[in-house]
Amino acid sequence: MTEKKSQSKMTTGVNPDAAPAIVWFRQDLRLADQPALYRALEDCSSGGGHVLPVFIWAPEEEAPWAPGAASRVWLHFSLTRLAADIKALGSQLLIFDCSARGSSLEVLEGLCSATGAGSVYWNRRYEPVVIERDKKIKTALKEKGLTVQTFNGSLLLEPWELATQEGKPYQVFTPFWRACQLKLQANQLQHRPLEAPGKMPFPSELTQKLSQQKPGYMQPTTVDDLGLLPAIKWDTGIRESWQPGEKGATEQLEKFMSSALKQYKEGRDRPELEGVSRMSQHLHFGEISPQMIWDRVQSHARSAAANGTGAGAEAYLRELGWREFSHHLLYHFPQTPTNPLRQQFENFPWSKDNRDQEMAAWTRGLTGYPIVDAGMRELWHTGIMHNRVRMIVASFLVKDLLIPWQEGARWFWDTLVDADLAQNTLGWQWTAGCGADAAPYFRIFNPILQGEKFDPDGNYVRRWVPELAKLKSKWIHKPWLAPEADLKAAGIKLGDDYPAPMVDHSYARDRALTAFKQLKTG
DNA sequence: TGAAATGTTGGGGCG
DNA sequence: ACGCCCCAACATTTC
Repeated sequence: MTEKKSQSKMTTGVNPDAAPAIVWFRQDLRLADQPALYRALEDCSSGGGHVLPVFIWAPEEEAPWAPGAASRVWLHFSLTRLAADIKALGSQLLIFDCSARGSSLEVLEGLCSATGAGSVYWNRRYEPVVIERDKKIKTALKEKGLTVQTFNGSLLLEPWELATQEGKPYQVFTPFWRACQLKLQANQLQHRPLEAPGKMPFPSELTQKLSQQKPGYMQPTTVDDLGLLPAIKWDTGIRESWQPGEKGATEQLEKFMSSALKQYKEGRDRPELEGVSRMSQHLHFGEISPQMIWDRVQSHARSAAANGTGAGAEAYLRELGWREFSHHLLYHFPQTPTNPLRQQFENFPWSKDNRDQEMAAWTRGLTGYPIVDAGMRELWHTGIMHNRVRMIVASFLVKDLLIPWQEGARWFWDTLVDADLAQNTLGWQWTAGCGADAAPYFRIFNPILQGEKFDPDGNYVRRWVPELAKLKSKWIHKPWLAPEADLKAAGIKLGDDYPAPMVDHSYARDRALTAFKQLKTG
C-alpha cells in the first residue's frame, strides 16, 4: 500500500513521477457505476497518479460484426458526450483511430511506453471475436510486465456464474431467470452502484507529447475525425429526440419509471405509444449499467408499491433478464450468430426463388402488409423499431417468405442503433424456432391480426406508411380487402400508391407449416 | 412473447 | 310455452 504522505498530491494535482493507469473504454461509455474506471482511480489516487481514459476505434477487430452504419451514428454522439463529461472533470478522453491501420494492442502498448503507464483496466465484453482479441491483448500486455485488470461492467451476472443442476448452460428462459433472481438477491448486500468520480486530474503536458507520436495512429484524434456519421444525413427530426450518453440514459430511465412503467405489461406491446423504456441503445453502449437500472426500478417499485407499479416493474425487470439470457447463450454457444443452435435446422428448406427481390421488398417496407411495412420504415428512418413490431417483421421474413433468419439478422445489424450481437442472435433464432427456448415451429404471426391487436386504431401504420393515412381503421391492416369506394376516398390505388400483399398469408402459413413439419420428421 | 379449427354453452329470435 | 336454430362468446385442441 502506498503511504499516506502522497495524499496531499492527490488533492493538489498530478504527481508526475507516479505511473498513470489506462482505462480502456469500450462498451461502457459512462462514469457512474463504471468498475474499471472506479478501481483505476482508487488504485492510483493514493499515489498521486492519474488515469488516462482511452477509446480506440478498431472496427475490423470485431469482424464480421463490426458496428453497422446506424450503430456508428449512436456511437458518435455517445462518445462526444463522454468526451465532454470527462473534460468537465479536468481530464481528456484520448481517442485513437485504428480503422485504417494499427491495432488496439499497438495503441495500448505504445501508450504505456510513452506515458510510463504500468496498468490497464477495462470492463469485459462477451462477443466471441472480442473475447479472443481481448485474451491476446491481455497476454501480450502481461508479457511486457504490465498489470491488466478486467471487470464486469455490463451484465447483472457473468455468463459463467449460472449453470443448471447438471452444470450445463441454461437453454430455457424461465429456469434461467429464476436462478438469476435468486443469485442477485443473495448478491444484493455486497453490491452498491459505484459513484462517478468528482474529478480526474490529467497532466496537461501529455497532450503535446502524444501529438508527436509515430506512426500517425498513435496520435490522439477527435470524435469527429473518426468519421462515424454517414455522408447522407438521416431523419434529423428523430435524431433530436435521441439523447445519447449517460445523462440521456439516466433521464430516460426516470421518465420511463414515472410514466410507462406502471402500465408496462400492456403498454409495451403498443408501438404507437411510448410504452417501452427505450433503454436498449443506452445499455448496448454502456451509458448506463443494468445494475443501476435494476436498483432504480426495484426501489421505485417499492416506494410506489401502493400505486400498483409492482407488476409493471416485475415485467420490465424480466426483459432485463432476457438481455442477460442472450449474453449467457452467446457466451456458451459462440457459433450462434451464424449457425442455428438446434442442429437439425441446418437443413431447413428455405425458399430459393426471388429471394433478392423479396428481401428488397421487406427491407424497404413494401411487402403490402401495413404493420410490417410500418416497422421496416421506422427502422430505416430512425434506426429503431418497437420490439413487438420486430417480432412481427421477423416472423414475416422467416415464416411467410422462408428467407433465412441470418439475412434478417444482418439487416437489423446494419440498421439498428441498438444492434447487439447477443440480443440480435437470440431474437432471430427465437423467431426462426431454431434457438434456445424458441418459438414452436407452428407459432406463425398473422400480420393482419397482430396489427389489429396491437395497433387497433392504425396510428402506428398511419405514421410510418403515410400513403395509407386516410384509410378507415377497419381496413388499415388489410387495405386489399377494402371496398373500392373506401380506397378511392383515401386516395389509394392499390398496386400503385401502395403494393398489394407480396404473398397471401394463409398460403404462406401452410407452406411454412409444411416446411417445418418436414424438418421435424425428416 | 399464436392462430386456426373445433367444441361447448347459453341467450334470444322465431315458428 | 316450447323446441329449434343461429351464432356470439368462450374454451379446448391442434397445427
